[in-house]
Amino acid sequence: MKIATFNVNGISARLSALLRWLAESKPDAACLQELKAPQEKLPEATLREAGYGVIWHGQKSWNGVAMLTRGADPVESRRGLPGDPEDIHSRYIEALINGVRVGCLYLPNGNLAPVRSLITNCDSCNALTKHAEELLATAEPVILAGDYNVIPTDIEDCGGRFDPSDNNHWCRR
DNA sequence: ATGGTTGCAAGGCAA
Repeated sequence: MKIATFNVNGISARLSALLRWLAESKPDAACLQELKAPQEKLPEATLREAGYGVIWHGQKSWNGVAMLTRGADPVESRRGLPGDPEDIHSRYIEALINGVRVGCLYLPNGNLAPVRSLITNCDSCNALTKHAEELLATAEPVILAGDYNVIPTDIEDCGGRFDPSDNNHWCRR
């Protein structure tokens, strides 16, 4: 089984690229992040015409995750991580696909100060860890795929891109 | 060298 993950950064603007990628790569399952579309704006019919069943958790402007399965509908087992009732972000959706539990996640980046968002990367990591432990306690195979927003060092090498947490300066090594 | 891009959605914000 071929399982893929794709941060689409706006599914409306990225739809043609997504369809081309699906046709070329033919994943059995695909996890999408950053839909940046409200629930009613996901192009469900177009994706079904492309041969994929889909479940998704939309959100206006930001975040949003979806799971696609080729030739079938994903059997949804959860949306949202457990724990924080304040977490209204759409960042996790999970399905049972051919006997494999697949979680599609989009964790917050580490730049957001707590004052700007109740949902921090650490909060989400804690919720994810707790949920992952529960999944691992089951007998079934588990895959947690997506955008973890984790870097290997304290200083992010943004590849020349703008770092919004750095007072409008270039981020440098 | 004090800058730059993209997407959402309709101005500013997030990444």
